[in-house]
Amino acid sequence: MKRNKLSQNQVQRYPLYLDYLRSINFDDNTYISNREFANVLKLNIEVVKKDLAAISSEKGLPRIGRKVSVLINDLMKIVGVKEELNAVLIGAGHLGKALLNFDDFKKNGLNIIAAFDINPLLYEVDINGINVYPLKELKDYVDKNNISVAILTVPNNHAQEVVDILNQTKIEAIWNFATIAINVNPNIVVSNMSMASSYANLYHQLILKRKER
Amino acid sequence: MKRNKLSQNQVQRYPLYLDYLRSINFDDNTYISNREFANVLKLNIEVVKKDLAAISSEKGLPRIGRKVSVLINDLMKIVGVKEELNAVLIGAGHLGKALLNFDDFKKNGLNIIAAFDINPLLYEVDINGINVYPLKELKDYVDKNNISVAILTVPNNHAQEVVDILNQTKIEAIWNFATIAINVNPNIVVSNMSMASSYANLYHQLILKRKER
DNA sequence: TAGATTGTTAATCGATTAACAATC
DNA sequence: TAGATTGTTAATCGATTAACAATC
Repeated sequence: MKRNKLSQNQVQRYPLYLDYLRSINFDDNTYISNREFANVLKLNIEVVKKDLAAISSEKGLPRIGRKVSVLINDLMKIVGVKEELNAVLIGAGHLGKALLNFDDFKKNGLNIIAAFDINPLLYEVDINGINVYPLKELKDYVDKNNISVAILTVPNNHAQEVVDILNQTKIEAIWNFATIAINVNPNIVVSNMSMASSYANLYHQLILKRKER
Repeated sequence: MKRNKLSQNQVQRYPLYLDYLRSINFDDNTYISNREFANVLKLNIEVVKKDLAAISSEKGLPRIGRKVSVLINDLMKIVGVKEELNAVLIGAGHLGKALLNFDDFKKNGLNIIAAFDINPLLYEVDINGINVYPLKELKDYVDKNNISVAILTVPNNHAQEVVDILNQTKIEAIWNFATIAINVNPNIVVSNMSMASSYANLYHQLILKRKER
């Protein structure tokens, strides 16, 4: 496996390859070519070549392609399925609840073991087997339970105060669903998942398309 | 307002500027400089300059900056707040339900007026005031109700069959929450919102950070 | 006027695309 | 062997960063 560093775009494409492979039937002698990926995922074949060469443990075979079973394994490593991380979710509102019910995370190696909120009504019942605790217990919980990831699903105007707490913990990464820039310790990794940004992108493309006519 | 075309990254940053301006107090004589944005949003100042110059209806004033009230208006145009679009949501599972309850969309100009699902149990009750209809009514509904956007929150393995229906309608854009490449008519715009890709990105950064030590 | 900030032009960097050699 | 596909190197394109002129 070559170890040039991967671009963000690249990293975000790997789940697409993996999801496609998981959707097809294959056995130990099934191979797949770059071209097939390019066709089905609507990617430039050069992109596919570079993407897969960068993370494959075995070279592709000329005229044949790559062994599906090996490739799946390589992709799972990159995407994080192979290594389970413990996570907490902060903000058990509608979006937070949806994520707590989203069992796909476990399949991807992300193990949500607790949630936090300021609303006491939520402390009574668990959500999909996950308990909700008071926000003030967050710091202790993270440090004592080997938590790597915090999923941030609080309203924009409360995001920073939660981050201030997380900055005092040993958390490694924050998955930020708020549409706001947060001030995070440099040793903590942030990945943003902003609906507002995604919608802005959709809207902008739509307007361009309308102007084509 | 200059009309060079905007890059995707650029477009996705505009909601950040807007959200920041909405979070501060200002009156008609409040101005903001590129540098302030750069500091608070943790962006390179050159990026801010280009971003704002590209969409501003008035030039910024040397030594002073841009008028906040004008800038907000310009940003709202770009981000789509100024123009309401009708949307339907397909797939009223956990994620779909969360989005139906996510009132922020309306604030951003996206007006979800109906949902669709194959589960008959959902047809009885509305979700946050939005009715759920059988999937087979989707095509008719879209064409008759001036729907511009379809929000796709079905499982990966059902995404394409829904898209096949949408391809036969006058829909303008699909907001795809599935982690899978979909086959869409060329006149339909697609914006992907993949948790799997975002998580892959987070995981990858986290691993890099661990290796630094 | 001096100085801070904008706007614009140029330089750098990185990613994407194209071309071609290597290989089974 | 011929041909398809991989892997690698080179060329292009675009975005980011830097430098500087314009302006209030």
